Amino acid sequence: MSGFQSNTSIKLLAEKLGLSKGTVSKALKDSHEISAATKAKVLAAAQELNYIPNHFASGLKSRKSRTVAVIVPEIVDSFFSLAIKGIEAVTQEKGYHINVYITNDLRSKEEDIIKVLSDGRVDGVLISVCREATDNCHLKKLADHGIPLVFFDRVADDIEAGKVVTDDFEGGYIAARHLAEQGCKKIYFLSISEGLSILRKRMDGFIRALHENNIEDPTKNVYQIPTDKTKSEEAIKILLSSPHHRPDGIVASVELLTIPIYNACKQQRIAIPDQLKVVCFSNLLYASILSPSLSTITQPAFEIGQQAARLICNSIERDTFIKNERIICPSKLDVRESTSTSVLSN
Amino acid sequence: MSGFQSNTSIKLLAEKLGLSKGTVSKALKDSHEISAATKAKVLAAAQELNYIPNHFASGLKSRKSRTVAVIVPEIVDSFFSLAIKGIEAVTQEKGYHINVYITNDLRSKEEDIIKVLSDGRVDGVLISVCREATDNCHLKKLADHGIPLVFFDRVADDIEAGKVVTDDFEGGYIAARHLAEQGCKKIYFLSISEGLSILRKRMDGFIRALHENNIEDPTKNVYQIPTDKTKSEEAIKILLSSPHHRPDGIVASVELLTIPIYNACKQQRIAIPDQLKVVCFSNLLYASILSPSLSTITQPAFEIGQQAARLICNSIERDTFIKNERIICPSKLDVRESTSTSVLSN
DNA sequence: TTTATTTACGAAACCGGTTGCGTTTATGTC
DNA sequence: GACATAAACGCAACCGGTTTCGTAAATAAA
Repeated sequence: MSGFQSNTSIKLLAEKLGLSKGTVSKALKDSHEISAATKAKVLAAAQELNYIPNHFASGLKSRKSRTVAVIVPEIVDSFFSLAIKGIEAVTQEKGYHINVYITNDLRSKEEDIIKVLSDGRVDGVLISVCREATDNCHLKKLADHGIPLVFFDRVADDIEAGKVVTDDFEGGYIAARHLAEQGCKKIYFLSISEGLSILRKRMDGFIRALHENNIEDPTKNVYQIPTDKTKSEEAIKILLSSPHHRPDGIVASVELLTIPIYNACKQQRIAIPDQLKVVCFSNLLYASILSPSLSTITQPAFEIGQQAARLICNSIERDTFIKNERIICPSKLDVRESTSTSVLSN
Repeated sequence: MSGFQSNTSIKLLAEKLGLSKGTVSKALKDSHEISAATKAKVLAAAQELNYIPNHFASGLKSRKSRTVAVIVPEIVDSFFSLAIKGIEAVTQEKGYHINVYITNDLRSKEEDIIKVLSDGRVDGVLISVCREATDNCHLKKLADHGIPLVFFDRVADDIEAGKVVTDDFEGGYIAARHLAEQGCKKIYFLSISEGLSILRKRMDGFIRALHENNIEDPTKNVYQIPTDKTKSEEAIKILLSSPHHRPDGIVASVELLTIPIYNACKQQRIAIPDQLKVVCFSNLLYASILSPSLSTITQPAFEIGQQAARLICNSIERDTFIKNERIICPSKLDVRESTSTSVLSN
């Protein structure tokens, strides 16, 4: 198989047509210095022989790959898969390709991935950073190689780049206020990381809402939950079974916490929403058919992906770095059974 | 920004070291014709100047990109996102990259994508084909360009390539038999395409099980449901409200049908599992916290992705085509509330 | 008709790494 | 000391497009 190559090169076209490589190349690019007659001949031959310009050869000179890297902590997740779908929709339309990388929220993998992206393989990088907070110097190095960077959702605040996020403070605020309005008195915020800026912002919004509802020292109501499947359920059970701190409302800062919360309640025989109201930052399609259906702060994940893709493509095409452009796509509260004051039949 | 390039080339290294390009190149590849002393110097300089070999230049000669294309109909889907995660886990470990493309189940997009993959950008293609059944000649062309192909899950039977699937016949059979064992008499199979071979096989298994349970002409129990959100719900409602054909058991051939089925039942006030038992081909993480929790035929999606990735990487590295290797990863039935004879408290 | 200008194309360098071959110097053999 | 061999490196072609520059022919202007 190795010897078999049906790939027609410019050289081959030139020989068949009795022209030089340069002339054929220019004709294919519709250069003004080639006559219409020659162009027609070249086009016809290219069509017939199914000529496809070699990606490496064109990239070598142009230094463009028409490819962007997409780095995410996870892909089996409504938010991230929707965001990637949004990114892909835009890039496909613009004739770009995407390289997808999954970090599994491991900083070491993120670094490894970034490291190999400086070989010219990608023209830009879209990233949602992993949980562990650090200096982010691996990301700064991208700039040294002239590779534009756009964060989506999980941004690194200390780096100058494009950022596409949702109004996280507002989301946290609205979620907590909603619970308060539904009569909750002991509202807790479940986080999975102190380092992730979007979670801090959601938490800040949460705290603000609690302040406004005259709850003293709301920071005590913030809990860090491990992300490990069994550990997270364990941690939530402990919270739910605490004698006099037992919450009657929970704001879950990430979708991942939904299953452990539901499982913990099931096992502890805590009725949602009667004994505990739950609202979750989530894009879950299935939120509406959970039992009870889940109230969510729904992020515009697809749009975030689209905006991030547009931003990076523009940066690449204009060949200009992004100073600190920030696009904010508002989230919205979808009220469902899990936060209702009486169980709805609907 | 354009002028700024910190990228160190072999030429630069050669100049700094007073060596020729060739010598530096050979030293970096640990060639036997270079002395240990020189190799050490070159390595040190490369390290210091952060030399990264240019992707285009190396690809131009080697004709290898260490990249595979992954083409899926959808990504906001438990099966496909898990499969991609499996693929990525393997490729990342082996030092490969993946280009992800989403067809939205549109044949035209699939063709467009395949077309541009012949430029050397990818060394191989992993694909789960779209619903519309056709001649698949666009896929055959890949072979002409020497690009190996591996199908996962949704295969094209008429093409000789690697195939990684689950035991679809068995899955359909087990699902239907399970419903029969739970006392269902009018069991229906909901499909979304007649062209997709995996759905035909699931259907065949379904029919076999019904035959064994002495149901006459089981093909009448197969329904094609549109995939459009509102239309699918409409179609299911019609099925559920038919006077004397009203089903008491449903095998849903794809995850996508879960929400419309649950919604239709909710609206028609049909109780699952008391009046209707439902089992779905699905990898949904949230199956266990649906109301009622959903019995599923669970595919080993992550493993399917891994196997497919291994197959294509081997094919690339051995530089040999895949005749018709077929890997079958067995699915399993996860029994939950939606097919139980009495609602469980658990 | 002569000169200036445009048109249309060829020749060759270039992008950056790879590789076969030639050449020099050192080492080994008789 | 003459010659064969090997070790270590330089040179240049090559991969397949792109692009600059040069030039011959055709056309226009003088």
